[in-house]
Amino acid sequence: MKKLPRKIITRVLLYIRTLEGLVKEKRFLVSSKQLSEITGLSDVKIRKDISNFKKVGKPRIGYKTVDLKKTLENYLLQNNTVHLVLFGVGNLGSAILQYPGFNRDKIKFVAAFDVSRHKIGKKINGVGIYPVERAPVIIKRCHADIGIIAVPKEQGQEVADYMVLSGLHRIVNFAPCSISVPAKVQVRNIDFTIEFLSLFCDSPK
Amino acid sequence: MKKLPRKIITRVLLYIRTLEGLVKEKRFLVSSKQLSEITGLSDVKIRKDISNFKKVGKPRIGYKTVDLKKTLENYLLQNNTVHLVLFGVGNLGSAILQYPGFNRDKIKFVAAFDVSRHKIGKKINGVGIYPVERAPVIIKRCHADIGIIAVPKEQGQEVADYMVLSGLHRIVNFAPCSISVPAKVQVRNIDFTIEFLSLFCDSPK
DNA sequence: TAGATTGTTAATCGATTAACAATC
DNA sequence: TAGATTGTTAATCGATTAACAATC
Repeated sequence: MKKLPRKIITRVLLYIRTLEGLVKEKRFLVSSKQLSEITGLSDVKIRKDISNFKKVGKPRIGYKTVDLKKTLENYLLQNNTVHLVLFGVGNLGSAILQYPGFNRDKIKFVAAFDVSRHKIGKKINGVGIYPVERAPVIIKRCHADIGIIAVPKEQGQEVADYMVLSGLHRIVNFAPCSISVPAKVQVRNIDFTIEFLSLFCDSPK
Repeated sequence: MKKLPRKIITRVLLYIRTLEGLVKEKRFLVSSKQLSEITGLSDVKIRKDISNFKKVGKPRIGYKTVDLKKTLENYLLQNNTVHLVLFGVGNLGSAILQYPGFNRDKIKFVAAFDVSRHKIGKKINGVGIYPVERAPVIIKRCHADIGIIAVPKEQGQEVADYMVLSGLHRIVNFAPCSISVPAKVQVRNIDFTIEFLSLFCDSPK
């Protein structure tokens, strides 16, 4: 099956999250129309996205929530567990370690790194905090997939370089700075300020 | 001037953030090529985005950092200050209140709301924490522009309803749940789990 | 002047939506 | 059967990129 663009992947993950909720409510069936009402996306788009996978819906009936969830998860996540490491255990870093996302069994923080003597050796939400120097070894040993930057922006580039050196090639950057990395490394930037301002500018009074 | 799509607005905010850094370093000039190297976006795209505003570059020379920053800010933010309110002062909420973004003078948290007796009355980063019941009055009095949801997902919809009722029509939702709001209300959802997983799925091993 | 860089128009590419046949 | 809903093809829309003239 062909590789899907990130945009579609992101929506499919939203469907999975939604289905998880519906399954928990013991809903057995759902139509693309109903998914559309919940998610705010158009029903055609939802059907189109889903049709990238095997035929799983029944005309007139809709989709079985459990089956659809399983189909989407199988394709996207297979049997993988995603291993995360965090750099920077400040306010935001701590919050990320405690974020109550869905699919908890598919995602696992394997370590957090910081420079502060007071934090090293402690645990947050079961995740150990280690000195930054131990990152390369721990990242390799635990097969970490994604590194998260939650350090002050002044250290953003330095930490990014260190992450790449340690073997990571996927980075989520919460520091409000641009980081430059080799082409093979994928970066997703999340700047809260830009999120707030763009929402404001997009719909002015 | 025509209204710009959100995608372009978001990039322009990134240019502003970048220019802020360059100005701080006392860089007077910058070319679209150089901005491209910093931001990772193509230089043509950058020039096209900038050309939505008045002509401000000089062929062969590039852009004056100070002038370009001012031009972009004037168009996007004018003289506005964006007033934010936060719902939910847990780990993530606290971190958001302390997020060190750019353009500090253009963004201001006017209040935070929580239900916990222990938190109400305190301040975080200078922002007072109030009981949720006071939200409608405070939101009106302070002309809050954007409401941020940082409560547990079980309360997401309830809080969203209350925000709309209180007069907010722009919401940034950090809770991992879908919220349904009237059409006039703009919502931006940020689900960390989806961000992590989409990066993983987009570039599998 | 020559050459680098901006700004813009035209071409391409990808994503969304419209239309509709298939089907339960 | 009739009607609702899926899955798909074709049409539209918007965003990116290519090409290039303008200009300092």
